[in-house]
Amino acid sequence: MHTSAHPLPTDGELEILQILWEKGPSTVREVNDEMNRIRAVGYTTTLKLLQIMDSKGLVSRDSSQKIHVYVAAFPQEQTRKALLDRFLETAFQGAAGEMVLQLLGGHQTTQDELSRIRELLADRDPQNRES
Amino acid sequence: MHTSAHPLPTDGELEILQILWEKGPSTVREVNDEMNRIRAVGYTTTLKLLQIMDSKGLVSRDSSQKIHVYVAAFPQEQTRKALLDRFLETAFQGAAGEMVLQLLGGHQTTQDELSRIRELLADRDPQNRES
DNA sequence: CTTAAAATACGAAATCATTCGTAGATTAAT
DNA sequence: ATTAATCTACGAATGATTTCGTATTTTAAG
Repeated sequence: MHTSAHPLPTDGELEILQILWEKGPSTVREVNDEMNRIRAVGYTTTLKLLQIMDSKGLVSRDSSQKIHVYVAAFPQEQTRKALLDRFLETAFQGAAGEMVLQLLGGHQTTQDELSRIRELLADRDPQNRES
Repeated sequence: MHTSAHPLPTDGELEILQILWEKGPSTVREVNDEMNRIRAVGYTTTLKLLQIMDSKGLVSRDSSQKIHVYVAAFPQEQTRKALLDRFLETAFQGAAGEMVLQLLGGHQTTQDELSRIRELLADRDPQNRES
């Protein structure tokens, strides 16, 4: 039952989405087993959350069979971007550059990511930049 | 009353911290007035939140006078970093580089921030440093 | 001194997110 | 065909956050 427009997932919902993104379409049992590799969660807890997520439109499910199969309704990147935008506003008041500095200053990045970052920066070089 | 070790601020608490960081030591009245420039909030709501924040150790207050004066207990950068670390884990599963790409891809950064970012990147990979 | 204004303290409602127990239905096994 | 296992549905308890009303205290005004 998809009522309103999809809201952002809560932390608990996001945990489940991570699993669905990684494993693809999954049953409650599969999601719950995966959850329990990280922490103890009751089966009906996972079920309830998936049902709520379905009602919010965060996942869709195939209920044509007895055992329902759930799928993330939105791709990981889109959801991450939406979460990031909100966080950027609330915690950094929109100062994206500050956030990047904080990240690069305190965290590792892969070689591949570094190259891609440099590409983006090159595109922003003051000389070729139209403001 | 400072009981446990300081937790991360909630969203509501963060809103107040932003004001304290910007305006410096402030009374409840001042904080509440500032809040109301953004949205309608009752005076006692702001008061209560500040009291809770004091009990959590997120702010300290001078209660030697009748009118208490509140101050953020931790600097903005430190709090931002802590919030960022948590968000990085929950939303990006620790992939800092992915997050940077997402940020640079979709948001403006100031010229000064861009330069500082380039510096960090150059330090990160000496081979790529421009002479 | 009495009253009004303004501040703090605190209880508690409202909302949301998370968790689980129980009930009922369906399938599989003996 | 009973029984056991497994699934979905759903009510409800719990805890955290946010909000505000009321009571009380303190200061300032008349």
